Amino acid sequence: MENAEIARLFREMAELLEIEGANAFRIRAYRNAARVVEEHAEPIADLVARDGKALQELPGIGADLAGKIEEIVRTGSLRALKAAQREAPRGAVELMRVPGIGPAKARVLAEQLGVRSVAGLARAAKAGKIAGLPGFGARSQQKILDELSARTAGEHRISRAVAAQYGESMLAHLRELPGVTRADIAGSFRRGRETVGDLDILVECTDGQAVSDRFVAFPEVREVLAHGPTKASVVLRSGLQIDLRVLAAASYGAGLYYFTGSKAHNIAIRRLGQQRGLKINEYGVFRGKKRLGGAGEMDVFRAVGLPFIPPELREDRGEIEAARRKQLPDLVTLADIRGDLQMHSTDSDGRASLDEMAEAAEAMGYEYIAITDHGPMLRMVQGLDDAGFRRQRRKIDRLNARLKTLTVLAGAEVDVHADGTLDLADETLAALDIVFVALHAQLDLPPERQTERVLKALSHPSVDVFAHPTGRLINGRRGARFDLDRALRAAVDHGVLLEVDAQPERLDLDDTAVRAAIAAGAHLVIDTDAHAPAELRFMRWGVDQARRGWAAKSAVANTRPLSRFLKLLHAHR
DNA sequence: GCCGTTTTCGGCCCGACTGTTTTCAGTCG
Repeated sequence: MENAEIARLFREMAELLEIEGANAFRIRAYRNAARVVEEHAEPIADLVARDGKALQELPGIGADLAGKIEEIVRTGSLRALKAAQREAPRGAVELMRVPGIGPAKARVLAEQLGVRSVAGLARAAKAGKIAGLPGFGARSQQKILDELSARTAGEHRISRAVAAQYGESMLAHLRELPGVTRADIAGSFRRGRETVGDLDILVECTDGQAVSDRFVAFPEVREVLAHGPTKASVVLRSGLQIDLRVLAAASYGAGLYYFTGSKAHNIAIRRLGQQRGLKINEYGVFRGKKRLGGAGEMDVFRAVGLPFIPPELREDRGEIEAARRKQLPDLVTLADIRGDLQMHSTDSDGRASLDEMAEAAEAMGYEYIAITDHGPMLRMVQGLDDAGFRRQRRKIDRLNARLKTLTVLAGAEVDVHADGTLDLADETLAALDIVFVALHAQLDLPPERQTERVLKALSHPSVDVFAHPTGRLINGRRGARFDLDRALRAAVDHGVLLEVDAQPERLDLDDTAVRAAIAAGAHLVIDTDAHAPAELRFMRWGVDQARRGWAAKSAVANTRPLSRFLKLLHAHR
């Protein structure tokens, strides 16, 4: 039983309760539980098996929800959910997935028109049956038609790297307007999330209408969803939604804080404020009518007696308690990174030569890099064989003699066979400066076999780094399933470092796994897996992901100077 | 449904825009 499946059942329960018109806080309890379960690094099912009381230690899980989790783990389903499904008008939950349709409207559509699906909704709207319903009119019918026709198959959250391009372009567009003194991307993007559903942009300006007008006039805009004097919302041709808020200087910090979220974090902070008799909203911190602050984000933290919490940690995953105890990690930054340890050259599937990659890395100011071309197993990319790595080593030696400030390490990204053995001879591996192992094929082995495969690979004496451990591709494939806890313990025992691969579609390990790795005592490396010089710039995405996993500079091996990095790397050899 | 150095009951974060309404419910973030 996957954590994600438990979360899915709780989310559906929340939706059904909304349609039913249940207590809003009860609904929130289910959504909160879904989030807590989903973000828990180890399988909740293991927790159930180990100790009946452990579930209730999780925040927001009381006796009732703990019982429901046990039921789901034991039986694979939830009776209360089945009952709620019988009660609710059929199809209403599906209708709620359409923007602009919430529980109340979904219920009316399902009950009064018998609409059972999004397809049925489209038919009803085309037939003009919706306009006369209570709460609906001609405009809302047209809006549904527009929404459905604009729908693209397989909608998903878009990658952080792509969102950055649109967002930064919109910021530049808004900053050209006179009177705009500040503009930032807030929301999940600012929290460093690997994908974003939409972008939230904040602008400081005294003339909100002018900002809003310019915002909706952005050339890429396909549709204007809202267009008010302080708030507007558009959809770009790419399908990306961008929301705008305009704030005065005195409120900018409170607004930036508020719209950075996460929602769960904000609620927890506002509750702290409430306990102190304060009201915290996007305009500032207030005691009664009196404004105590709001120009800077620190005004909010000061009001509730906490130090600054970096945006990447604002997920209500224990950061408030850690802040109270002054135990927040000193998060790694892009500037801390001294070397990039995974990249490819034309010797395997890279698009630039070894020399070109090295020169690009030197120009970026790195102290060291590693060239980690593929071994022979990945035939489609024509990897190097044992003799090929010996030849490459001689090329790297000549290159190092020529380079002024950069040291190039000779490495390899070696495939792990299904039985856990490696794809290069032991003598070849022993002669390299740094050895990455990775899973590229047979990612769908049963978890027990996959775990054995991983444990055997990590125990090989020459292995230094476990590259993109799960092999998942965001919006692509789910990645290998294995016992992460055992793999982390093995990595610590054998001194193997865990990679955060900075390719925007990988970002593997993910944030929760990073946090689990650090808790287990493992060290990380953040690297780009670059296949061309331009991809060396991906490092920022890997650093963001590591920060979301609470990675301090000290937890990331490639923040160390070369000599200390090598000492750590080879301590186990 | 959760939670408690104010509480085991009574709270639970807060506000803008839209469209359908004649003062506000629904939706969204």
